[in-house]
Amino acid sequence: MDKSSNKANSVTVADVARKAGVSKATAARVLGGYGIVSDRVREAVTTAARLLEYRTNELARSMTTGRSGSIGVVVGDIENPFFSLAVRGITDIVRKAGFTVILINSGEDIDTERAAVRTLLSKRVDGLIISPAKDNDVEHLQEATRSGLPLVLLDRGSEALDVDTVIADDRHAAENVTRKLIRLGHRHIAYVTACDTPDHRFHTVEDINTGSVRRRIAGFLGVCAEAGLSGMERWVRVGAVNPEQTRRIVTDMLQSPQRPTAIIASDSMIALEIFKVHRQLGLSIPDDVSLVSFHDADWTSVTSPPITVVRQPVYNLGATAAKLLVERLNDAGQTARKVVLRTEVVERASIREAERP
Amino acid sequence: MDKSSNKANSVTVADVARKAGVSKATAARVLGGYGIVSDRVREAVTTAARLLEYRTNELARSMTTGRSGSIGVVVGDIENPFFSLAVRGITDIVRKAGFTVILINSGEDIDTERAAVRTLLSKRVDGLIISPAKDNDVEHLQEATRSGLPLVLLDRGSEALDVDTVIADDRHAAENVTRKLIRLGHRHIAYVTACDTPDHRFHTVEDINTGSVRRRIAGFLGVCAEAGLSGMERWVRVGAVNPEQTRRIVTDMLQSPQRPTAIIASDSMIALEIFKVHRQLGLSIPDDVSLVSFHDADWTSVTSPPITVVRQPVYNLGATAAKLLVERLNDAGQTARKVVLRTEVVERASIREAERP
DNA sequence: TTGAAAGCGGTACCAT
DNA sequence: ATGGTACCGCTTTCAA
Repeated sequence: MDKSSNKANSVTVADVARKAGVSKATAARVLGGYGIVSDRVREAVTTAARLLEYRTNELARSMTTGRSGSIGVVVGDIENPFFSLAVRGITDIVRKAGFTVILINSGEDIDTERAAVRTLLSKRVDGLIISPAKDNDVEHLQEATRSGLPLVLLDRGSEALDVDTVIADDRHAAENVTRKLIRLGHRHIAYVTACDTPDHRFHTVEDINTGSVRRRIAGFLGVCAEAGLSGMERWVRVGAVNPEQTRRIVTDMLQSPQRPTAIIASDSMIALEIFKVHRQLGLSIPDDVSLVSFHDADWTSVTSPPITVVRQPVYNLGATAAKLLVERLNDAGQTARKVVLRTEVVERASIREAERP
Repeated sequence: MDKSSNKANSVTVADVARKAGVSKATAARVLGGYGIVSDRVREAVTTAARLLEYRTNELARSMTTGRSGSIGVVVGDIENPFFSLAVRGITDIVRKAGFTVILINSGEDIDTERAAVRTLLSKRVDGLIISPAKDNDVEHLQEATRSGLPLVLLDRGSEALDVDTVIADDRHAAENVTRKLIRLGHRHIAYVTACDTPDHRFHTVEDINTGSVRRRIAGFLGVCAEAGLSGMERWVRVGAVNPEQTRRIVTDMLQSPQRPTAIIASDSMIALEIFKVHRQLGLSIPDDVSLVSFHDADWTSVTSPPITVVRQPVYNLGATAAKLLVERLNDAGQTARKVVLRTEVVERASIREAERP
């Protein structure tokens, strides 16, 4: 029961003060770097601290200052290169500002996300960066902001939440690639996303609760309608939550009598599986099916053919979110800022004209 | 609306106690889930807490219990798919055990790593999982363990540190692929790693301070010597720390009069750049140069040709490290365990026989 | 410039 | 079973 050998080791300001022959308050002043202290005392305390191997107990400090020096980050899945890159952006910026990051994966599960926020609130983080799983289910986030905690939404906004938000111009990007595909003669264009619906089928854009993806699908559907293509909803496939599901969905789709001539993948992990399924089925990209993917994952340029992608400023998405948060930490009271970062279509060789029937 | 919607939503046990009409100690018992309380009181306190939106201040709790409920994780670069997958393994396990993860990137820089450990110690993390940048420079780690903090080494061991360690059988893997290459007639085999040396050139295996990589190079060199190949040290290239450097190194190497007929890439990011450089230079894999890579990144199977790789149990590496840590948290005093996880060579199509001169 | 003492929000020991 | 209260380690008045 007594494995508190680490506790025994903890040297406190009182210890340092005693050794330096000053009061606790004075020692605390130099150790904490605040208040006014004479040089002589400062040196005495400093050396005493070094000798004793004193180390500030940030927990105790946080108790009194009310600031924990850490910010909470909740993402869908750190394993997804999109998020790992965004998190890199966050940690880089945030560390420069003197904060640490508590990272939690939500697995895109709303209950896990709620629990994560609760945990983070209990840990008294100074701020929150979240990529919300569902933008219509944000009461836990509202509760967080209501208690005065700075919150920045990453990659996915929410109309219900008037907070700092950093997203990419997903709709615009989707419109771009859809237009391109239609111009090439494609009429059967599928959109595959990890977002899921209760019955695993897509009905309307309102079914999609992930902001970024909803905007993309809206763009896709919008351009289709503009071009006189109707009922394109049936080409939207949801629930590609993992490689296995993705394979199943894509395989089914490609083997059905009505198969798409072009596919838009909502992220690079999906594009990868699409690629694999094609090879397995003996289908050629782009001869049989054209492929465009969101997220310019580093490997997309080395496949055969290299994949045409929507390049999102992923690192910057994270870095910007972090910047907004740090700014707000230094100066609350500004109005919520919504930053939309530009995307860019990188044309490679995975799309071509559809064969005219 | 009411006063509780203040900036700091700090409802304390005292507040709850007052509202429930019990003492602070009693309220604390039910709120903290310890001690014995009557059902009537429990309910009173619970509802009072709900009404007041009480939320435990984990900081305060940590102060008295001495446990923070969070563990520190220091990796080279979360952007590297190897680490992001390992971190996923860590977070999954650790969360189940009720801990959160504070993540810090070292950028493989020893000073940053030191600072990270210092920060983590100040935050009073309950344990540490670290992928040390240099295994001969571990005083900061020693200091951590000396103060009784459980530490688990991830992917890279250190003889100087008698602590729980989880690594892959890198040497064995390197021996395997080297043997395979030699059997195919290769005599000029290059090994490219991100690890760097002061003069950016490789002299002896002792120059390499990253345990996993040193073991691999030792295996590589050992098998070469066994096969009668000497002076293979000149084929080891260090300092491929980022895509740009990697391109430079690989381009130089491939354009030199003595160019390798086979290359072993120390991670998937390096393999990717090697792939790109070959295409740019008009060289064919495997006709001109054979390629083997460590880390079975998901995309390595879809390139043309698909890449032969050493599959490491990356997720498991992280998950196992986390398990060891959690076990030790529950029961210190065991002796240090060294776990070596099996790797496997996945044969694909990026290597072939060397042309006999 | 320095010191004494009152918190911060819990936990835990000791009474009752 | 419940209450009173002394801490935990640091910051922060308020006096001296």
